[in-house]
Amino acid sequence: MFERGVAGTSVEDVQRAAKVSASQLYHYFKEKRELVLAVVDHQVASVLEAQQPLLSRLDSFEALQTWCDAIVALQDERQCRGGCPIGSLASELSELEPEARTGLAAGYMRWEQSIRAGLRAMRDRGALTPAADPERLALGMLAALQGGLLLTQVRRDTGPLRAALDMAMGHIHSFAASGEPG
Amino acid sequence: MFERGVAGTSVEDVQRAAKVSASQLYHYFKEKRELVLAVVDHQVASVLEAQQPLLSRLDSFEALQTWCDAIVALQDERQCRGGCPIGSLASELSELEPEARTGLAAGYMRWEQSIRAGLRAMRDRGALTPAADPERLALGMLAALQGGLLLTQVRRDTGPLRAALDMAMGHIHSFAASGEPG
DNA sequence: GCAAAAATGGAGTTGACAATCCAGAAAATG
DNA sequence: CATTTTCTGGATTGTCAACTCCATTTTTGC
Repeated sequence: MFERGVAGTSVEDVQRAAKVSASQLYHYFKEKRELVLAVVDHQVASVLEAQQPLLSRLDSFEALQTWCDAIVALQDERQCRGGCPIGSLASELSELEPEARTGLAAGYMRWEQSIRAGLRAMRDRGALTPAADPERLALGMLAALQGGLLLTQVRRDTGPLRAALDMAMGHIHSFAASGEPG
Repeated sequence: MFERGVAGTSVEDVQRAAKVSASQLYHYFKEKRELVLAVVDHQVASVLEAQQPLLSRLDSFEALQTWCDAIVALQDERQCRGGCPIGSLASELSELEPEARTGLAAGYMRWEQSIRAGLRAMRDRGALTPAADPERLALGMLAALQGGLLLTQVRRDTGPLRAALDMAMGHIHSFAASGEPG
């Protein structure tokens, strides 16, 4: 569903890939819609888990930069094919499946809060000015990431992603406390 | 197709909406794929045209801010339903229809160049530091816009869009020449 | 005006896909 | 061990959507 879209993936395709019969699938999932909701949950969990090691420690400029670099490197490996698994689902399902939309919103919320936690730690530690708003900074970073991934997917070039992430990093840097680096 | 997605819109739906018969549609478009490509071109042209008045004069901080505010106001009117018409198509079609992808990439390119032209004018005029890179700034702004629209669509709240656009504005501001305001 | 070409309406064909059904196998329960 | 419940395979059904066909109308070129 990530590769061909939700609408472009038939239940039969899923059967083949999972090597199960129709009755089995429909035993565990009432209808395709339910299967899709499970895919949403799975992708959210999967993306957050994969990023967990870096995401849970975004409490320094260095860690943030390492995280950004890892994302760019990943898209490079993939030759810029496919954007963000969550973003793709979000775009396809938001207006079509209310339940999927809320699930994806919750996923983004968790993602944002991971980033926010790191930024708050930096602010509390004094690395960031008290004026820095962790929520808005995290939202900006996440938006830059999502938009950068989309443009990068369309252009088949990591340039936009790098520009967007650098911008977000620069923005956070602009709240760096003068005395304390890192 | 903007409301229900490309896959969720049948040729019959288009027939009804356009009040034409099947043979007529298939006379002008060989297959649904061709119709979709026409929709891509149309949406790109439509979005750029709608923004033309503001977009063609993005050569001051004030103009940029007015443009951003207009975008937020528009999403507000729409109650955050539906993201960017170009972005939605991009996400759905990029991996599925190579020709659509290139068309969308070209559309983004034109969009970015409009922004870039304004920024370059600002730099040439001395409002921005010579160090400001109009291309990267424009890319960052566009990514923030796209990501902000996506998050806003999923959350049904303009907060993320505002955070993203404010971030991009702040980033451009950080290249403001010290003497010259605006 | 008239023939050729383009455009149109609408029924019809085909294929794909979501969802069902039932018969049989395995597991759980007592 | 018997019986009830859960699970599984595979064929089937019904619907819907992409696309085709052909008869008829309108437009074009001379």
